[in-house]
Amino acid sequence: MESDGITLKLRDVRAASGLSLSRVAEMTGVSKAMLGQIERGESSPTIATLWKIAKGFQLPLSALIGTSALRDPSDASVFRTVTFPGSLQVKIVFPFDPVLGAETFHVELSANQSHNSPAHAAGVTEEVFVLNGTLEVLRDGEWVPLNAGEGLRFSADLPHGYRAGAQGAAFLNMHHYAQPAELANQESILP
Amino acid sequence: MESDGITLKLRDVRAASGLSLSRVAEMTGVSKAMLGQIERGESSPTIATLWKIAKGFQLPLSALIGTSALRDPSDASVFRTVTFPGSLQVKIVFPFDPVLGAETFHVELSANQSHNSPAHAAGVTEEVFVLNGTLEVLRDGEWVPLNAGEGLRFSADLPHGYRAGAQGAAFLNMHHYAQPAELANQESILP
DNA sequence: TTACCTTGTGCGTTATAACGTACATATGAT
DNA sequence: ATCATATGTACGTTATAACGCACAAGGTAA
Repeated sequence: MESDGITLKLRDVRAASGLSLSRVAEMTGVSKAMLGQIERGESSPTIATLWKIAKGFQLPLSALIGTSALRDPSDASVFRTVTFPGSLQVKIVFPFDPVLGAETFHVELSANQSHNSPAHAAGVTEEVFVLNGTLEVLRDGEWVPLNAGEGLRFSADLPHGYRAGAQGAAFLNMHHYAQPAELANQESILP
Repeated sequence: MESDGITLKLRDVRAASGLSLSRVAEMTGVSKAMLGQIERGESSPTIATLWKIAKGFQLPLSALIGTSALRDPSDASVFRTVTFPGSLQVKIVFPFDPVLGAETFHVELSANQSHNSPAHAAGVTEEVFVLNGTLEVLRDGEWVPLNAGEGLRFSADLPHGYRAGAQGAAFLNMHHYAQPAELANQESILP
């Protein structure tokens, strides 16, 4: 009933598409009676039916939910520079651990500098966390902009790349390798 | 009943906060029985109750909905960090991923603030990377000092703790879990 | 040990989401 | 005008979300 703060955009979406309730009922598998009640706020749908609706429209769930707020600035931190000659400045933060299947690097790019990486082995996942500056990550063929304090996780089995903004960028780069199950229960190599 | 494939991250969020079902029930107004059923997928919540939960955690709704991110085309899985309150300031940088068995938090401690953590489950490894300030980490009964740009990796199945220096501290905190095989193959939610 | 508290889960009841069908109005065609 | 088809809403039933309470397992203290 009273869904207090939630604004559902179903009515807008449907109006934009110009489809009738009956038609939407067909393509979503949700009864038109329910669709009507949801539209006029008489019923609060479960996420399951909300998902059916989104799927029917081939929209992400967020397109139906009144997206409340995007999130905040995270202040950048000052990192003590570790100078390193080469095209990139790379420092190993956490060495590769076979039990975890993970390693972490600290990478610095100067202003407008870019770096491309070929596809890694399947099952490799990368995470990027921007420490300061602005960074763009090439993922799935498109450049995703990131600010300090923001992170991006993506599958690394496609070609990908990084390029810094006008004031350069520093970021952490985590690599996760798929863990063969038989490796999972060795004991840790940690101190 | 069948909540088909929707993955809700309530369990992860609650685990990250370290709160009990009863406690979450208090701060959200949702009965702990229902919270439990939602966590183990026995019930598909309405968006109204999902909203109550998100509001209780002071999180955006998207933080609870299974970021269908697994190859949803339009969804660039850029994780804006989401904060939730408590004794310390914690933001989710990379949400828990059952395939990786890893999650990353951004933690801030005010000046001289400390935080102790009980032993986690065996097989959990933590990594700490100091963004700014000075931090001491209690590991194996001794306090290890860390400066900005330094990292520490340790096994979390012993009691451990953090305390900031005079000017406070901010750090990334990665958790690596040993991978239970049954978590790895949840079905896709996509058509 | 005996209490005592807290954890999470199971059970029975109530509230309501979701369904199918029927209804009322609207538009268009004959 | 009547008929026909489509719109969205109202009704009655079923499935299930959500509740409060009670229970069993684990931990702590006296």
